[in-house]
Amino acid sequence: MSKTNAAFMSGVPELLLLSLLAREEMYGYQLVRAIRVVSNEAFKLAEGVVYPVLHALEEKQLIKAKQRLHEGRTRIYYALTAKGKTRLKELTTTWERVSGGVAATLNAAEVAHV
Amino acid sequence: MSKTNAAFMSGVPELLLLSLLAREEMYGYQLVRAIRVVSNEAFKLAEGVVYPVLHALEEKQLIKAKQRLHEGRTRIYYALTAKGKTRLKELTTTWERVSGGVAATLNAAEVAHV
DNA sequence: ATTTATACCTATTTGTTATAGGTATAAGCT
DNA sequence: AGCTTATACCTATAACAAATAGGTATAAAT
Repeated sequence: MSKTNAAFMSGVPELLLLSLLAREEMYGYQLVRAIRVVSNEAFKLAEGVVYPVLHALEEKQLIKAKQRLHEGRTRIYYALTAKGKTRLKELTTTWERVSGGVAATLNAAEVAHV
Repeated sequence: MSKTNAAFMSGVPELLLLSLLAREEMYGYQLVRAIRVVSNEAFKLAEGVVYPVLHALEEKQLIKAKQRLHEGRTRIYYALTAKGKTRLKELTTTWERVSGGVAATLNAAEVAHV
């Protein structure tokens, strides 16, 4: 019931970041664009969302940062740790349980309506 | 990252309640059990979750309460309003966008990994 | 010289879920 | 008669994460 109607988003930024970083290491600004593209524009997470989550993930040692220079500009690349992989599996399982449960409930409601 | 690891739940209680009440009017205690059953045990929302959401939905006039007596016991039945139906459609659409976006991202990550 | 794109960042607001209590009646058990 | 379980409702507080709205600085493009 936020103004911008951002329901169903809890845990999603974390899941998206971990799953993208499971592919290859990436930096924050790149992740912001990748999320938009890979999700088919379903998600447009602003930098103000992505960076704090990255910092939290790093603090929990789910990802690890490596600073690199690219054309005179600093980029901070993040890579998944072993701990991060475990967490990604957990989150994926939870996601499947939740989305399965919602689907089951919505279908039940639909069936009852026909 | 709550202790109980309840990710992906934002907006879910509201969606579940509205979609169950779209079937037929129900009372709080009944909804608590129905959510457990219909979701195939995916969700076990406690009464302390369900009742406050019902009150919030009522205040927003998405559902309407009718008190009834059943074997000497008071039950408060809730029914979806027209406004509630609209909200349910909105929420369902949002849910589909989010779950579709997550699926797309998870698949992309998986494909890249093979 | 100015704007746009890149690349990073934080503080604050918001509000919802979950927990942990609590009350009261009816029914079932010993 | 006394105790426990099931039914049926409730609230206060904690906890936390997402979104907004800012902000800085360099490189490239106009």
